[in-house]
Amino acid sequence: MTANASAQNSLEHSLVEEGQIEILRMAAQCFMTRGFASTSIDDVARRLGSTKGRIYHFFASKADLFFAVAEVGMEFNYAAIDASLKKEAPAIERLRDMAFAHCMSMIETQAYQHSVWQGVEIHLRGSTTPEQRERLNALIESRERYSALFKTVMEEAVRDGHIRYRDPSIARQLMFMALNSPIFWYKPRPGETAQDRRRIAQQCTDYALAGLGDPAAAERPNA
Amino acid sequence: MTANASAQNSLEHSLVEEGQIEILRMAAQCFMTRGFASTSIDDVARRLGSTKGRIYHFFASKADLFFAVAEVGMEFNYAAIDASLKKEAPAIERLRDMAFAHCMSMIETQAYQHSVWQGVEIHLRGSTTPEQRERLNALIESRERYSALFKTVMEEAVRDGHIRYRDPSIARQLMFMALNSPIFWYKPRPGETAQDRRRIAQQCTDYALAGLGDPAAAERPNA
DNA sequence: TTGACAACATACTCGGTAGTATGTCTACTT
DNA sequence: AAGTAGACATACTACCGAGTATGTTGTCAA
Repeated sequence: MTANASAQNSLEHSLVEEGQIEILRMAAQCFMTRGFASTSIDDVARRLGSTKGRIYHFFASKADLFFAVAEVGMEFNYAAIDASLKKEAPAIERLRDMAFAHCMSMIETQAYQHSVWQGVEIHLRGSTTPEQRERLNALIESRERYSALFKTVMEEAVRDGHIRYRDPSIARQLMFMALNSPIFWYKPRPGETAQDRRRIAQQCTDYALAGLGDPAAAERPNA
Repeated sequence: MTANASAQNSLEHSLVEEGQIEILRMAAQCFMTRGFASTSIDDVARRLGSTKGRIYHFFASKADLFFAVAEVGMEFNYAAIDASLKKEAPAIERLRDMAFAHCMSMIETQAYQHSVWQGVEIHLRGSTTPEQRERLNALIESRERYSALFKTVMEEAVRDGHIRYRDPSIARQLMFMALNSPIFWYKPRPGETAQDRRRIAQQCTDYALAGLGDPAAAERPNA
């Protein structure tokens, strides 16, 4: 709730208007808890304490609503890693910071990220209508550009001799899998602090980097 | 196809009869490509080249079919790690073997494992009817007993000083995430050999173990 | 004050899908 | 040869949920 308040606020200054934000937020919750296919528009409306009318007033279709959620999710991610990406520092340090920031984004905007994940899955399966196709392709593209940001930094870190791995594409899959994993198992504890979340993200990041052969990350568990 | 032929055959000697195996196999494919909620019984029937009648003759409901698929998936996993589990060897070696075997199972019975994953997800969400509830709980229990097998070996390996990590439950989540990841991104290449699959599984295993602080795994990428 | 529009709610349609009821054919028993 | 049961196919029902059409209320501009 308060965790992503700042990220949420920055959205209010963006393209999306106030009334729609609550819809997106509740839709994200529904898509996370029941999945896209099993979530009915009435479910979202119920969680909003209103009716379909409100939702269809702003969003053309269920798919439209879903993509809006997922796209906002990707915006969160780009915003999260932005500072680390631009930082003047060795690639390995930038990578660590980006990985950590990404993981924090997974935790603090979990519901949105779940929709992003589902979108990617739907794409991998290939089953969609031609209309949604374009929108979906845009989402995948966004996701791939995002992934490419990591790819660049990873390659640089490899050249610096700080990390190493066999198949680069598999290595990236594994890294993202570790960093994304909180999407699935994270559940906010009552009385949890931002520091607690940072610890979780740090452990995920260390794990992810250790797998890439970063010796510093492998040492971390001692600290 | 030929990849899991042996595992498949062992199933034929088990509880499930021949006619049902083809149904399970096609259902698993459908559940993987379209997801449980979006898969209709007619979809499965179409892939079978038959009609609903055949499916409903053996399975009481769509949920029943789904759970059958998922349960068979778990059977594959137990069978896969069995030998490594019983092996007389240091914990770290057993762990490596189990992780590798598990990962291979993810690759070679991918469709089934996708259903297992979805089952776990549905459970986390909590939305089901009381009847399916029991069946679902049984699946989760099976999955947890399976996970506990790894937990034991991991703890032993920690005592031996071969691996280390902070939060054990998070560490296990991360490990399984890495090992399970082929479920989502693996796609059999034309002309792919068993050796190719073993390489993939090995990279995942090395990544997973390196994250747990296994120095040997971290060195692997050189080989 | 009135009209016009935004922001919803209400009430409906209609297609798809789970599940059922029943028919048909074959194989095997006796 | 007849009867029976398993292994399906066919035909139907009932419901749920996406999308739509239309009504209602508040607000603001002129």
